[in-house]
Amino acid sequence: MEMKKNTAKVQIKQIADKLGVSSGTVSIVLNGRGDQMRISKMTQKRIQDMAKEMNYQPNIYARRLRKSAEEEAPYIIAIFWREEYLDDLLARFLKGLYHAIKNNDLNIELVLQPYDFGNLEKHHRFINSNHFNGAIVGGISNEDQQYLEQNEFDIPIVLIGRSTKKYNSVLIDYYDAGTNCANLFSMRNHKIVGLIGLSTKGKSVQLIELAFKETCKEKNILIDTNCISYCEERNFTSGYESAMKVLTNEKKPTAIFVMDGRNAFGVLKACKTVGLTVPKDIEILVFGENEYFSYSEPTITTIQQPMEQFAERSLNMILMSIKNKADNPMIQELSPIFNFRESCGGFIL
Amino acid sequence: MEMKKNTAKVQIKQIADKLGVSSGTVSIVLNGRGDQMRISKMTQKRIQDMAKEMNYQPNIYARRLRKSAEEEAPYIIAIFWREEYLDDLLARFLKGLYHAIKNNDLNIELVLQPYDFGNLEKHHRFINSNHFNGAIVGGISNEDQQYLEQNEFDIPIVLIGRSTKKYNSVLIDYYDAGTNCANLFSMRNHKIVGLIGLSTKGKSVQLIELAFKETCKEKNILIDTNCISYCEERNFTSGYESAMKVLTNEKKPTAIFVMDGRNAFGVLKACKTVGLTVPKDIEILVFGENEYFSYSEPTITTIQQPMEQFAERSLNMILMSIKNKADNPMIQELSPIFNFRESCGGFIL
DNA sequence: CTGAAAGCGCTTACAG
DNA sequence: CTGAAAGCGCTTACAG
Repeated sequence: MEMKKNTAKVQIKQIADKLGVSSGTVSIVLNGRGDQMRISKMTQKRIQDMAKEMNYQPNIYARRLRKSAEEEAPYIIAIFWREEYLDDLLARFLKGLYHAIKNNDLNIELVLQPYDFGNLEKHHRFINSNHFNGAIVGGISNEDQQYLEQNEFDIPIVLIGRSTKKYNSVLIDYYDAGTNCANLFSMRNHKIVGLIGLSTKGKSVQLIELAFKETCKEKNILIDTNCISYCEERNFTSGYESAMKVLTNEKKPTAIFVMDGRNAFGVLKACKTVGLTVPKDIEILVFGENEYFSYSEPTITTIQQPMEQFAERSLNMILMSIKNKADNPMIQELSPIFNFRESCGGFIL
Repeated sequence: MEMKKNTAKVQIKQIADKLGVSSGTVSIVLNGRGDQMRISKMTQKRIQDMAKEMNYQPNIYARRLRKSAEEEAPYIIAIFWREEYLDDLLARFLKGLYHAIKNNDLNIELVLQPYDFGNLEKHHRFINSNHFNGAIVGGISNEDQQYLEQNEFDIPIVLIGRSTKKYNSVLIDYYDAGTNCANLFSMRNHKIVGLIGLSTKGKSVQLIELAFKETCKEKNILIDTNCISYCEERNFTSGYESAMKVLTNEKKPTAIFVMDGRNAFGVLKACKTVGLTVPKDIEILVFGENEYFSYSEPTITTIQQPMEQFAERSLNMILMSIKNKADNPMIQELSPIFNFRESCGGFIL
């Protein structure tokens, strides 16, 4: 049997050939216009059966192309999103996108493309104008970033939470955020503090961490090496275990900076376990937001990225970039939001 | 100026015509193969400039179609998802889909289509084989369901959490779930119970509520009308307010069934406000799951839908349905999961 | 250095 | 009742 160049998929033409009818007839029948076009019942049946037998699947692209004279083609935007962040972070982002699309009555199709941290390049063949009009990329690792830097893409790309020379980005000033966290601890007179970090982290988390440490040093706040612990995973258990290490250190911290919201409740639990009351004995500050932080006991002080705004701005940026083919990458720096709650008081003025 | 039939969008042909070159040349230059094909720098520049000026956007469908001989077209699956459920419920569902796609090495493109509760029909022109190979629909209202029942669609549709005669569905037995919740309260010897419901609810929530009420009656458990309150919104505040109404009733309930997880912490807070300790004075059972329910104080007993399984099964169903064009709708009934935690003990055997 | 033609898979007037 | 042809927008051999 000879291999024809077309793929394994069955086309209308093949059905038509097998049945000795024209492809127009097949198309009409398969679209339910057989009666209307007065195709004989007999022919209709044969076509239906053959289509089923050959497992015919219409090519959506061909159909959409056919329609593109009547129906304006939407912009197709891919959202490449790190698998671990398929949580309320993504949900808030999607909500932001949906509202922006709806409020501005945009003709956009959102294609969701989760990827594994550090493996963005596995999607290489999709990140181009043969597949999408633009791409939003969230949660990249340093390797992913390197991959992006070292390649050329012919569609606008907006990075969420990463700054690069080459691409558009929407972010907060992570270094500044880290500095502010340390400043907060300084103004609240903490002398020994702890840090619960993440073992797999992107550039932005690294920046916060760096800034936090440097500023602590400047302000004469001690972060003992044993007061630093990195979570393997973004969950309660990992947060708990990391915090236990920090809390059982000789030099007891009076405040802890938790770098991922998903670890926060574990840290709180650890405090309780070793008999420390938050915030009386120890203050907790968390990077990352969750609706439950407003209702826990104690409620949790956070510094958060404005995801809904991120969504709106990144969509805007993609569209502007598509339209102008602007060459210089745009950068939108938004302000992080401090939510002062019970677990850590605010700045002392 | 005459209106041509093609849309406002600019095509390669128009650029070519304006410049007096062929569309092939334009295509080559725009795809960065100008040097390779030894198109004069001059021509390249003119083409680039004109494309920018005319704001040219390639038609993705045409490109994908062009490639479809080399590259197998993916199945395009739309996920119609109720806007209010763009939260961790969707996140868990997407995670499930991603893992199923990855583990089975499927060639599928996921298009996310949020919709407003009760307004699914606004997307009517997209729910067909001109746009997608199949659709997953989550969170429909009764009106949405009616809309679906009363129309014909030529692509397989899987409903999440709804059973109908006409469509595939993946769900749990909601009536049974409601019955079990009431049974649990009965076995734990509650005589007066409360219900915190939802004001905008789909069929499944209605079924749970109905079953819960009926079974309570059967088991001689009183649900005073004043012990029933419906939340306008799925959040803390709404849960708190509804619970306050129920808790200040004359006939004090000793257990409350909360029908949406997003209201749960508000209910807990209300208990605290009126001086009731959970579970000593009052037990709380929640429909809906969240990771924080395992860590709150008290931890919260829930009955949950297995979203990850929902995702996997629905994807499977769509694919089977696409392939077999199976006529009879398939129904996958999965078991809900009871998570017994502190807020309400388990069945007494 | 560039143009004309074929073809991706489909649907829809049009002709008979 | 059905077929042949045109065309959706694009890219790529092929020819010159």
